[in-house]
Amino acid sequence: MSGTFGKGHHLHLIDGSAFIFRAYHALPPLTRKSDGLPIGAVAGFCNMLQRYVEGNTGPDAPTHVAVIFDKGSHTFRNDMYDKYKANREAMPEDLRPQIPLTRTATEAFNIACKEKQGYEADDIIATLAVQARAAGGRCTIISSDKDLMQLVGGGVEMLDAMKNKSIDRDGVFEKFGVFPDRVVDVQALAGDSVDNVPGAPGIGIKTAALLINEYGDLDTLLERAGEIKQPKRRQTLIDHADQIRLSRDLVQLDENTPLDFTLDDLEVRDPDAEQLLGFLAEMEFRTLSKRVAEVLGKEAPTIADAPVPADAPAAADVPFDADLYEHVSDTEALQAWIERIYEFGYVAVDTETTGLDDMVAQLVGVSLCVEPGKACYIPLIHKARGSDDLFGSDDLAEGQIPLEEALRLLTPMLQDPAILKIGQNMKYDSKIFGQLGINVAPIDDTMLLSYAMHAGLHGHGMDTLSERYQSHTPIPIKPLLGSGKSAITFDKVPLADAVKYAAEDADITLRLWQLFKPQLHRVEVTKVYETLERPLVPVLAAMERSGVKVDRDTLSRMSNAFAQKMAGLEDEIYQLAGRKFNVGSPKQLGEILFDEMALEGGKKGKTGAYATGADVLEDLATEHDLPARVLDWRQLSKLKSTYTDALQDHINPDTGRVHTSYSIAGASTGRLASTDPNLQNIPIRSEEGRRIREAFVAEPGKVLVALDYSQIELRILAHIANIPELKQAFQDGIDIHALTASEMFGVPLDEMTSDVRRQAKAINFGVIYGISGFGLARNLRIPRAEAQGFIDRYFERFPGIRTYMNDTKAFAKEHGFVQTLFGRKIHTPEISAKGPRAGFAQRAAINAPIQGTAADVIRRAMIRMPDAIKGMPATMLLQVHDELLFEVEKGAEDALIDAARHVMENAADPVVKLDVKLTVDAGIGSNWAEAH
DNA sequence: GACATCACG
DNA sequence: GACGTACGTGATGTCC
Repeated sequence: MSGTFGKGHHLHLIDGSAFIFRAYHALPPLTRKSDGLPIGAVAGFCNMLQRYVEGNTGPDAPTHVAVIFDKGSHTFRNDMYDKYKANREAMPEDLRPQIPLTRTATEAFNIACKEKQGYEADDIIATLAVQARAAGGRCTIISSDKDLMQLVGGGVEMLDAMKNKSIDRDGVFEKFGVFPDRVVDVQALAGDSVDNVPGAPGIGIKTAALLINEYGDLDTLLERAGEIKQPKRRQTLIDHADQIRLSRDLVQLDENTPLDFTLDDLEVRDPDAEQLLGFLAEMEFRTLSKRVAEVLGKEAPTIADAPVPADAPAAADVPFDADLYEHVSDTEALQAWIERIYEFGYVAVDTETTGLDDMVAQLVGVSLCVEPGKACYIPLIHKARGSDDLFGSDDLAEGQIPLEEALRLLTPMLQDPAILKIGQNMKYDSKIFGQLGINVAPIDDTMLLSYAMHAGLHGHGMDTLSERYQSHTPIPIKPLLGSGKSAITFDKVPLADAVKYAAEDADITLRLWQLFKPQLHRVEVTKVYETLERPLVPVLAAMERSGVKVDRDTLSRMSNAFAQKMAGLEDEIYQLAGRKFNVGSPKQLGEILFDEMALEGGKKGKTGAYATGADVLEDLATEHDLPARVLDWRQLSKLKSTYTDALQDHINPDTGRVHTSYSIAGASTGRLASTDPNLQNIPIRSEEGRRIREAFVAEPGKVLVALDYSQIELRILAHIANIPELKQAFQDGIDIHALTASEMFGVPLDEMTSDVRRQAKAINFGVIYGISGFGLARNLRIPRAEAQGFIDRYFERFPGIRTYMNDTKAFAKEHGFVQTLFGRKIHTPEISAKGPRAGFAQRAAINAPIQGTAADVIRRAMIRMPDAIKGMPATMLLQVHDELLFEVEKGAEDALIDAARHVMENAADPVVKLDVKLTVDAGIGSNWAEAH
């Protein structure tokens, strides 16, 4: 049938996004065999289209059809209400590159494929449905989206393709309690949590329908709201009238979307066999190709097992060949690369810079890779090697695109939400780009993929991963840069060498991604990666960039004071020893103490030297003055060298602040680690050390706020091991160590002595660490038998703890890993080892779920924090395992504490329901010592 | 670069 | 019965 659309015509409108999401969730994360491209959603999408086409026979078959897609995340509704769809979860990364392919698939089926920037698919569907109805034809909307139900009636109906159930006016009434013309009114009142449409608080669909049916329509209802009998309902409608009207505007579909095509353009067309089969072959869909070929009466295309051309071996076997890497030296070549990136939807990116400190390093060049073996390097500011090299030539080497020009071309791609940027340790690269005002997003990180899957098995640096998973040793950087005084920066590396080294990194990264990404699902750590690793990258990058202000004068004064005291102590020590020696040398000290002075208790370690650790010296201190002086000296030496001196060198000259770097994949348990400098071990336990925190200050007009979880690991233990007494104590806010002591020793809480409490505290911590009689004895300095007696009594009183320990060990032995409550896996490869290593592994296995769950909790809090404090004059600066430090303008500290505490205390929700509440203590001060 | 020591949670 | 032992980190200084 042809001619102008009208009576007798039947239009089908397919909700493309619904198809895609159904396909994505219905199928496992399939990848294309030849190159690992994620392809599951496209496969499902094509299957659904094929089943749809096959089902379209008989008198009711459509004469016109189109698949309608959403385009762009920002629509006119966002202008009306900035929170519209604000709580939508981000699109999964392996789905993103598949979106353009679903368009291609639709076209391959020769079905019209329509979308419009700034409009939702629903609006286009509404517009077309209304046009079809006006022309006297029929329209079937293939979707189950309730937002589309307002369109039903007068020849328009909906079809749920999965359930093969059509929905007419009566069906809509069943769902909403009103007919289609009043659906919008009901939705306006009921709201929609999925799309974040506010509606009227406390009113659901049932109540909404009741009200609308009683008053006729929404406007009448709102006008006459005062007549409603139920006081609460009446007040809600009066108070929220504006919000309800806004909600109606949000759910009302735009039936006048400007379109550059007509219904007649949507006429059903037969598929072009060659085009369709070609596409399916390209996607490597074997079964579907066969079926489609059969239906079309054609020969199925052959899809080889190694479908790449004969001159290029299968992806997994592409050898590394640094000679094949491309040196991109002009804009045409760069443009070509960017076009290729857009074809693929993803790219492996690596930056080369002048140094390891991303706060000061300058971008030197960028490497890219989209297919194994095919990578390029774009040098940007490499220096020429001239005769005046000695004096440091500033001339740029030949064969480079001007920096600004290259960035102008690269930036849109780097920021394009449709292009996935893959890196190894992307925090570094995104900070480098961030310096230049480029926000790299979205990202994937091979280091974090490995961490999510392999924590505890091995490190996650690129060299380790490449050797382990590609049997390839990356080109080492050392020979290029040299070492020591003669070391050069990467911009001085000759271009030919630079291309090989830099491009290879991108090549390796891409291959690792293609290997790891599909495994993520199989190992069941997608959630861990997507919710605990990937989103943390920008949060940490921001914290690192913020840094914390450290007052140099304070540190410097303390350094001098420490130096004086140390000199005094050294004199005393030499006197007591009878001669001069290097106090900082444990070896020399041991000889003095145990050989020359012949003190008791000298024990040699495995290297043959006497042990002179603090515990040894403390024991000796009762017999002699020298060990006590050495202990004092050591404390000062530590404070001076590690803190008051070293910290000054870490003050960034541009910002006047100290910028640590967090390793996300360092600790196997999920904890972060802080380096260069380590700001997670700033002294606090000793009074003298604690004063170092006075040098960590807020800017004038601001204060520091510290929030820390109270006893988070013991709370998690109480939950995981299911100890009713401990859970109750936490719920009641009782001192947990006193409670433990009371339970164990039968001392009533109000008669508790500090010594008994101290012992119980040591036991509580011991449990978290995988307690042993020996360890507890040493910690409490009591006989081993007595310590063992404590432990026995503890297990007797809290038998759940022993069960937890035994179950955890058994789980680790069976599976080779243990898990946190959030699903993070920590591998325990040595759990079945022989000898002392087994003991280590067992205790680590017992500790990991507890420490790791606590780490997961604060990660979740950190990830949610930027949104929670948005608009406040506050910055999150540091994380110290169970503490977050903020800098906030004076006057806003209470608001910040409220918001941040709420996020922290509820960070486990909604994934894990803890039996024990989490509580957070807060402190405010002009410096970190005061704030804590 | 290994080892001992000690700062933190 | 002996062996070894609290869990997780990073930075520093000595010594080879």
